[in-house]
Parts: sequence; C-alpha cells; structure tokens
Amino acid sequence: MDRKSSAPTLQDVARHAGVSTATVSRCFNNPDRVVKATREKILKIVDELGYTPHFGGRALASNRSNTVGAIIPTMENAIFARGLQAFQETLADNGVTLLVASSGYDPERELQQIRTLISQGADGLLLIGHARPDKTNDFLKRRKIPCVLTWNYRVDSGCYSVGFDNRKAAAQLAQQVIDYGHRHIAMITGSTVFNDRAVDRINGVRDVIQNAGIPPEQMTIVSTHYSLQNGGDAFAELMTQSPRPTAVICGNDVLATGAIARAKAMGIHVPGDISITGFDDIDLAEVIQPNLTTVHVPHRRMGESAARLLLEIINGQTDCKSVELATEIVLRESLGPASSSQ
Amino acid sequence: MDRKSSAPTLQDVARHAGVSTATVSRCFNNPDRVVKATREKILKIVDELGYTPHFGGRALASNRSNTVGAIIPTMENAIFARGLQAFQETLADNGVTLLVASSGYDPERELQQIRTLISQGADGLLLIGHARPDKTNDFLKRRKIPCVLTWNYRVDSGCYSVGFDNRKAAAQLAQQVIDYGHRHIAMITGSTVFNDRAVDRINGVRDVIQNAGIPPEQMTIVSTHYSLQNGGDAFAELMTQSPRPTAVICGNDVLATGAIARAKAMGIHVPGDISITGFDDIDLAEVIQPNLTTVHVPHRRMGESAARLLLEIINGQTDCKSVELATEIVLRESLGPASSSQ
DNA sequence: GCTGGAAATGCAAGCGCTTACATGTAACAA
DNA sequence: TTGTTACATGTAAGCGCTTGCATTTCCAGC
Repeated sequence: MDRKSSAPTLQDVARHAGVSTATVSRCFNNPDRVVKATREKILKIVDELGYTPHFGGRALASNRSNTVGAIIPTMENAIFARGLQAFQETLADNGVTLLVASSGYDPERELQQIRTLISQGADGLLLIGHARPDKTNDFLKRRKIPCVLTWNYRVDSGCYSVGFDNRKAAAQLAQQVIDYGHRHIAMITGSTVFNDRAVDRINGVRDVIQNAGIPPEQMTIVSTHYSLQNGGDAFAELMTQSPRPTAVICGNDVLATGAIARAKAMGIHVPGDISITGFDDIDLAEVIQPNLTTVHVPHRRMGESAARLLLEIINGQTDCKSVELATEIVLRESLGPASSSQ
Repeated sequence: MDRKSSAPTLQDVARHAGVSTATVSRCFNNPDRVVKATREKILKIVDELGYTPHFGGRALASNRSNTVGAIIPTMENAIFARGLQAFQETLADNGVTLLVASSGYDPERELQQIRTLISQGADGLLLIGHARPDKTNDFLKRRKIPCVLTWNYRVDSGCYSVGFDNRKAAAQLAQQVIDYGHRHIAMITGSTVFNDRAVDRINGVRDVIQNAGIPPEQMTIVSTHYSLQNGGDAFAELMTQSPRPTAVICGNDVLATGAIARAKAMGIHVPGDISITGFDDIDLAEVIQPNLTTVHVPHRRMGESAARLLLEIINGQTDCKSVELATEIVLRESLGPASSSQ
C-alpha cells in the first residue's frame, strides 16, 4: 500500500513545525497544555500536510479506539436502519465512530463479527436482542466488553439494555384484536431461533388469547424469514385452513405488508374479510393500502439512548441505567371487526 | 479500559505455546510456513485463551487493515441498504471488514467521514456518486486512496466506478411517459447539490422532452429532500399549477410513493387523473397502490461488483475495469395515458 | 556418521502514537 | 540577585504485531 507510505505522520508534522512529537500529540489530545502560538503553528502544518492521525498507532498507544461496533441482523430492511442512524449520529456528536456489521440472523456469524469488531478495536458493542449462544455470552463476559442490548428491554440478563417490552406491546395489540371480536387468530412470525423479540411477541399474544378463554393451541403460527414474499406465502398458507382465521397478527410490518399485498392478489378484502396487524411502524405501514394497524416503536429514541448508555459504560460511569421505552398501538385501517362470514 | 489489559496478546499465546511470537504470527498469516504440530499446538492455546489479534498492532506493523469504508448519504432509506448489504457480504467472503458511515447528504461531513475512515485504517472506500468538492477530490487523489464511486457510471472522472447511466435510464422512462401522450410533465427531485444522480436524471428527462418538441422550461421541477412527507408536499405544490401537469416524474421511489399517497388523500386518481413514476424499484414500489412504474436498479449486483472491483484495486491489480450495469424500465400501474381533462 | 541445504523457528527492529517523567524557561517574591 | 513555582516542551519507553535476517533443526545422500 503506497498510500500508507505517502501518508504524513506525527513525526512529519513535528519536524515541519520544529517541535517534538509529544507536543503535536498533546495539541490534539490536550490542546490547553500547548501554548496558543505553538498550537496554531502545528495546526497550520497539519492542514498543509493533510495529516490524519493513524488509528492503529493511536489505538495501540492509548488503549482506546473511540470506535464502537454494532451488529444487526440485516441492513436490508428498514426496521433497524432508523435506530442505527440515530445511534450513529449520537456517537458522532461525541467523536466516536461506528462500525457496522450484519449477521444475517445467524448466531455463529454474529460471534465472528463480534470477534472482528473487538479486534478492530471497538470499545463497546451494540447488539440486537438478548438471546444468543453461551459461547457468545461467555466471550462477551470474559472480555468484559461494554455492551448494550437493544430492541428488547430486559433486566434479568445481567446486561445493559435499551428497548421496550415486546411481550407487553404484543399483548396490547392482541387485546385490540380481541376487542374487535376476533376469536380465530393466526400469527405470522419471524424465525424464533435466538430471536427473543419474536418469542416475546408470540408469548404476548398467547397471554391475551388465553385470558380471553381461547385455547392457545388453536392459534396457528407460521414461522418464516422476514420478507414481503415470505409474508405473502405464509398468508396464503393460513388461508387454506379451516376455519379460516379472521385476524392475522404479524411479527413485523414487513410480513404484514406482504400479507396484505397477497390478500389483495387473492381477492380477499382487508379488513372486511380479514384483519391484519404489523409491528414496528415503519414507513411502509402508512403507505400500504389499507394502512397498517401496528405497534409504534420509537426507533430513533432507542438509538440515541443506546448510544448515550454505551458511552457512559465505556467511560466507566457507575450509575448507568438500562432504559425502557414505551410503545404505542397505532390503530389504522387494516384492523376491523371480525367478519361474520365464519 | 480494563478490557484491553485483560485481553491476551500474541506474546501470551507464544509463551503458553513455548514458541516465539514470530511463529504465532506466521501461524496466522502464513500457515504453511509453520509445521503442523506447532500450528495445532498454537491454535489450541489461541482457543483456550480466547485470543483475538489486536487490530491496531496489526495495522501498524503490516500497513494493512483488511478494512474498507463506505460512506452513504443516509441509512434511513432502503435505497442504499440493499446494495450495501451485498457489498458487505462480498467483502466478508474475502476476509475484509466494512466500516459504514453516513453523511446526511452533506459534503463537508462526507469529507470528515472520509478522513475518519482513512485514519481508522480503511484500505479503500466506497462512495456514492461523482460530484464532490475539490477539497475532497484533492484529498482522495493526494492520498492515492483506492476508491470506487457507485450508483452512477461515469468514465471521465478519473475514478473507478460501478453503476448505471442515470441520464439514459431517466430518458428511457421519460420516453415512456411521452409515449403515453403526456405533454405537461413535472418533476419532483432530490436536492441537486453535489448529487450527480439527481442532476443526470433531470437532464435525461429534459433530453427527451426537448426531443418531443416540448419547451424544457415548461417543465416545473420541485427540489426537496428525499422523504415520503416531502414527496407529498411537493406533489401538492405541483397541483396548484395551471395547467396542471398530467405526469409527475419523481427522482426516486420514496418521493413517488409520497406523491401517490398525497394524491389519494387529495382525491386525485392515479393514473386516471395523473401519472406518477419513480426510480430505484425498492420494495415500496410493488406494494404501494397503484404499483409504481419505475426504473429497476440492480442494487445487489452493484454492491457485489463494487466490492470485487475495490478489492482488485487494493490488491494492486492492473487490469481493473469500471463496470456499467443495465437498468430496466418496469411498467406498472401508476403510469397511464394522459387524461383528456386538460 | 558426516555434510550440505532446505525447512522451521527465533531474534529484534520498527510501524505511529501516547504519556510519565525530565528538562528548560519565565515570572515573581524575597 | 537568588530561589521558588508554574508552566511549556522534550525525551524516550513502550503498546501488539509483522517480517527480514540469523540461527537452529532435520534429514537426504554420501
């Protein structure tokens, strides 16, 4: 890499400015410990040379990288994008860079990504959810890696978390569905393997159903990967059932949108013939016809809070607190009264 | 950071394995230069200790980071997500890690991000589009930073690029609009400041309009930031014009979707009263009612090609070639014949 | 059992930076 | 003037790793 060989170093700056490397270094890290005239001279040279500090050297010498990592299941869908964007912005405001990797919902790959990010010098990590293999948890614990788990609030896991109560939120939504008179309810959910959000949402729905006197085993659950296509396919599968459900509760807005699109294609009217609900309240939810009744998740606030918490942990503050955020049911068109055609 | 102090080092591994640090290092970087028995012994220790190489040290010593950076305008919308995901996957297959930052369409911030990523040790960069301030181009050139510019194919810029011809694609789409009999055409576009994609798309439309004998200055162009809300607002603004356009060509699918949603809210029928087109062919396009006529962009292939090209450049291959990808007009419901009501 | 040479391993010099400590300098009180 | 203090700057020792070169080990061929 001849780029590197042509990159100016602290040395170069020091030489040109006629000072020692220590002074240049201080000029960046403790500006007030360098007298103004010197500082200006140095900064001028820095500018002329186009000097940028070398991360590796810095990390090596200071044992600090000012970098944190985030591993999300996928970048491809909007669910995580907004929260991540806010996370990144908040970090940037504090001079911290974000490294992003995506695991494709694969725990093995997640561990590998964690290792990579840590060896890249990440001072801390943002991860999604609490469910992961022991191997991963051991690694995090053994290395004492500052870590915040998001998208699900949980206190028992011994880790900091910023998120919301997926079970409660799903229950609230399910209660609405029940209140609309639905008794035959089905679910389309993402894979539940190492996905505590999905599991909690299912359990939330189960809680309510049971409470309403509906035998929980009567609720069909189709599990699939999150995509419009899969949401549609799962919906079609459910429509072969008899008796046909009058409401389909989907694990997220993507699945729900796929389901609605398929319903239309099958000539099934939503919500006239069947009600469909989502989760997340991404843009899609407001745009699809009929609009999606869903659970609004404060993605941006979640990202910001996670960033702040992670920075506190990294800085060794002792009074760090996990944050539970509230969600909100958004009633739109896709949920209506149970059709009497059953 | 006590994490660091507790992290095992190459030294530790070497000591435990009873070999020198050089051997351990070689064991990772030139496995065949270490005899099998030794290698196995070392790997066992590595596993026991949970050793992960320290990126900083490695980067410092080897002058190579196996990391590339990408700076995208925003993570919040799906446009870049899919391409980036493919980019990342291809890199990962080659043992390279991706660092992502987003600039919020701000050239100043983009430069700052570039600096950060480079000092983080990025061996190369993926950037969006070709238009940026001289300052930025100078920096890239002076540092000889391996770089591929995407989302727009262009040969003149002296940089490698992987993308498509925005102007031609927009022209093809506009031709369709003309062919449907539209004469009063308006555009909603993203900001054109340092956004060559937006500029090219406008020019593509202009080319065709002019060719069709319509005075180009007759085409109203509303420029705004990409968001559903803004797309809707811009659409409402256009509807106050007289004569009212019969077709609105939008700079991307997000704007177009916002426009369609607003049209519905205003009681304007698409495509009966007015036609609307998009660009990108993101998921949204197939899901919105009416489906969006748009330009399909091969996002995943673009990401993969960009990754391969960037890796070649970094590895010093001499026969690297920019890649032009084809786009495709996707005719769906939102484009129809010009209404005769004018 | 030697010898020569290839293969395996060790040695040690940095890579660019930070930082504890040493040194130099100026301002001021006595 | 001298001693004291406070502050600006310099000196140099690593941080964890790679790698050119030196050294050791091993074994084929005699």
